[in-house]
This record gives sequence, structure tokens and C-alpha cells, in this order.
Amino acid sequence: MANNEEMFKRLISHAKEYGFIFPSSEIYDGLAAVYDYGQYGVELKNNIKNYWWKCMVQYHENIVGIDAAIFMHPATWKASGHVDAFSDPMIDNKDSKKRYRADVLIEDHIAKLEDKINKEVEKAEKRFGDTFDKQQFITTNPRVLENQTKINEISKRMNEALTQENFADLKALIEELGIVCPVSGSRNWTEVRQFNLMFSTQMGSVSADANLIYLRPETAQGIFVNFLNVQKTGRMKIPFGIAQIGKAFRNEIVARQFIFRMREFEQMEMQFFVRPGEELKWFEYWKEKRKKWHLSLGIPENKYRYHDHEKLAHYANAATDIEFDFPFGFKELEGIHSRTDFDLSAHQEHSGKKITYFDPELNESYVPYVVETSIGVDRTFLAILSAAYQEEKLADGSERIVLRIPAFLAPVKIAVLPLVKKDGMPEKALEIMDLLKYDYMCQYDEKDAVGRRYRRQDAIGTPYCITVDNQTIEDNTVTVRHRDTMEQDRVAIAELPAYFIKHIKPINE
RNA sequence: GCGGCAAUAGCUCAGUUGGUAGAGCGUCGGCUUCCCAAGCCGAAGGUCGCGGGUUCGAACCCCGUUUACCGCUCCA
Repeated sequence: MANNEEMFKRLISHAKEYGFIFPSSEIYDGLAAVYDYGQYGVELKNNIKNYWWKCMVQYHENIVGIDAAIFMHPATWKASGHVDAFSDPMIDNKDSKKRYRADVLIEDHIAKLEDKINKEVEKAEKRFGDTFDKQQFITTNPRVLENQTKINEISKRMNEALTQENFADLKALIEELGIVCPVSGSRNWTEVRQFNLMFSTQMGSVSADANLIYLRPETAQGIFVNFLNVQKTGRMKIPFGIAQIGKAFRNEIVARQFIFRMREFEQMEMQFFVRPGEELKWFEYWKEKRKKWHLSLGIPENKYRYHDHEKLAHYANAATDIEFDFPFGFKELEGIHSRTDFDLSAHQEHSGKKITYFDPELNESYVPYVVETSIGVDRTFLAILSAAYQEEKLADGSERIVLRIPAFLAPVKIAVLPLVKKDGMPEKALEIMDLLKYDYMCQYDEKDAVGRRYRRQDAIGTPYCITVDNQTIEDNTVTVRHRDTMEQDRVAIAELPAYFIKHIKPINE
């Protein structure tokens, strides 16, 4: 593991040094858990997205894509459960390291006071028997009154603090009441903080009554709210899918491990709509299908594993993760969830619009069930990069750092190199650039010894280097040097387009 | 968020008891070179993460802060 940690550090350095990933706003000391993709990073990332899109949309007649806006009507997040699930003020006990809802701690305290009152009432009831007037007792007994006043004061203050989001006063209240942690028994509390994972902003004029809107925390809802639009205009018949690639935003409390958990990230999602009752069959289908997709990236199977969820989210009736063996261990790369009809039904309720599908074969209408495949673009990028990064010791004792990125995903596909910069070789090389650059990302380089140029291309994962030599001038053939084996083929210039079509294509195509 | 550790050139790092910053690699401009880094000449690039404090003087000591990594915690 220590070895992996070192390797991971070198990978991060390499990603920066060769223009794949930069810390965001680096000249201002960076912004936590936000990263920018550099000149090679963006090529790799685009290639990943294009490949996914082809595999999901182009190769499936019953799957279509959309590109929904990042801003959505705030009611969307009410319906999806995101607003309610994450709007609670939390407080941590520093000794037990346990986290509590601040309002729950206070309410527990109130409950204790109510217990005291109830005990007083019970005692009095026993003592006075039938003559006991409960109403009169609780309005006159000094101990009851005292506690009741306390309760009223506390709940009034708590509710005010909650509505005004006055977290400082919530903490003050907890401290004044002497509330202790049930686990550690200490009063060593942190500040009260709100842990809504959604970023918010205002739309329109920034005035007091401006509408609060959120940056979407997942792309899925953009698909659900467009279900009927796509189904009707696309004449889609169940089962069918809607795919989307886009940015999502989560205000993570702890965001770490390079680009693994970022606050701004990109998802590739496909929501597959099926008949109720058939969702688990399709869940299994996509579980298999998606695993095959990962293997088509040329990464060994032992780098992947499934992790079935035992505790299911509120919307799911089956869920599994495809985990990848990152340098910091097996972590989630893709989630496959059977989301039932939770989302569509919720939107139906909140919007008041009927969201059903008429199934001509069954001759009935229903709210479709959904099987989701949701994969992180950035995590896929990191998986491919970490599997590709290799430090080699060559036979002559020299070292080579090479990114063995599958050719069809590599940022630069072909480098064109005149062996020396004279005898018409640069000119010939530039002609070859013109021949290939419309189909492939190519790079021309004439600086330094050719061996050094090969190493530079190895470092960014370029699968093929074309070298123009004396023989090229004589017979219009070039050498094609392979990144992985370092071996060379001699190929006629006229044959190059066909040669690369054969060599640079997806593994499973 | 808590705890630990760190931040000096694009990368990896050195920098003595506090006395105005160096190396290797890389990059750039040349030369040489007919096939796998480390040949030759030259050059650029750093107010030592940021802000305060102590001091005659701070990369170095102190405080704060930001960022990264590790552990814990969290993860609809």
C-alpha cells in the first residue's frame, strides 16, 4: 500500500507535469477539491465521453440522449427528496466524534423536561385519585409551571434560530442547556453547521424575495422531468432509455483523493424505463452490460469488482456498484440502481401532471420503473490513467514512463517526427501531418534526438510515432513506432490511413 | 469537521546555529545526430503557498490562514 501511495503521488505529479490535470485557480492557491483539465486531459476526457455515448446511444436503437440544463425548477429537488434529506443543522461532539442533528439534541432535552412534568402529573394522580383535576394541576403546580415555561422558552428560541438559520444561537442554546453527548458525556461541541449537499444561488434579480435555485446534485432528474417529452416526440416504446452526460455539483464535506471526489464533477447516466415487475431482470442485464463496457477499455478484469448494496437508498429496490481498484483501494466507479417508480411518481405528485405510459401490448397505463446506470466521467478518467501509468526499466538500464492508454482513447493518436531536421524530412513530415490531421489528433515534433521525442510521446500516451527518414525521401515509406512494444513497422505513406483505421479502433467494436 | 504530516523553479528535492536562494531532470534558442532519455553551446524560469508577528536581519522561529496527502467521520 505504501508503494501504491508513492505511485499515486507520482501519477498526480505526472498528470500535472504533462498537462492532464491542474488544481483549479492555482495562482490563487487553488480551490479545495476543484480541478481543471489541461490540454491532454480534455482530449482523454472527451474521448471517454464520446466512447460512452456511442456505446450507449448510437449502438442502441432504443436509447436516445438529451442535454438538460444544470438549473432546474426548485420543486424538482423537493420531489427527488434532496431538499428534505439534507437541510438539517448538524453538530459534532469533539470527544466521541459523533454527529447529531442540533434540533434533535434540543428536542431530546425538551422531551426530558416533558417527562418530568408527566411524572409530577402521575404522582399527583395517584395521590388524589378520582378527585384529581389534571387541567387545574398543570396550570397551578409550580414545578410543572416552571418546566412548562422552560419548554416554551426553549422551543420558541429553537424555532426562531432554525427559521433564521441562526446556527450560533442553536449552539449557544445547546451549551446553556448543558446538553451532553449521549456517547462521550461531554459538552465539547463544534459549531453548528448546515450540511446541505446542494449548492444554491439566486435566479433573476438578487433581491430579498429572489428565488433560491440549486445547482443539480445529479443529472438523473433532468431525464425524469423530460420523460414524457422524449417518449412522445421520439415515439419511444418501453423498454427504452434516455442518456445524458453533464456536470453535477455536490458540496461535499470531505472531498479528497485527487479527482476522485470533487465538488464539481461530470456524470454519464442512462435511465432505462421498463414495465413494473421487469425491473430486476433489466437490472441484471445492465449490470452485465456495463461490466463488459469497462472490460472493453482494456483494463484487466481483476481491477474490477461488484459491490451490492445491503442498505438501499430511499428510491431503490436493488443497487450495485462497479468498483475499481484505484491506487487508494477499491472504490465506486459506477452505480447501477433499480430506482423503481420513485422518481416519476414523485414528479407526478409534485407537478400534478400525469406521468404514465400506455403500453399497447398490455393495453394498460402505468408509471414506468427505472433502472439507472450512472458513471463518473472523472473517476473513469482516473481509472484509465492509473491503469495506464507505468514506470519501466528498459534492457539498456534506462527508465521509461509510459501511459498505456487504449489507442482509441489516447489524447494524441499520432506523432509525426522527421528523424533529423534537414534533407527535406521536416517538409515530408508536415505533408504527412496534413494527410492525417483531419482524422486524428496529431502532433509534429522535430526538437531533440528522436529517442527523446519517443519518450515525450510515451509520457502522454501517444500510441503511434511516424518517423520520416532517408528512405522516406527515396520511396515514400515511413516507420510506425508502437508505444507499447517500441517496435516499428515500415508502411507506405499512402497506406497510412488504412493502417490507422485498423489499429486505432475500440477493442470491442 | 477532528487528528497527523507537509508546502522552496514545470517536476523531484537541497538549503548549516536566522545573514537577500541552489541542483538534477524538464522547457526554450542553436549545434551535432539515420531510430529509443542522460553529446555540445546558450537562455529563460522562484518576492521560498498567503497574511501577520519576533528580530538589525526570516525560506528557516511564533501565530493565523489556504492547499494537498494520510487516518477517523460523512457519502441521498
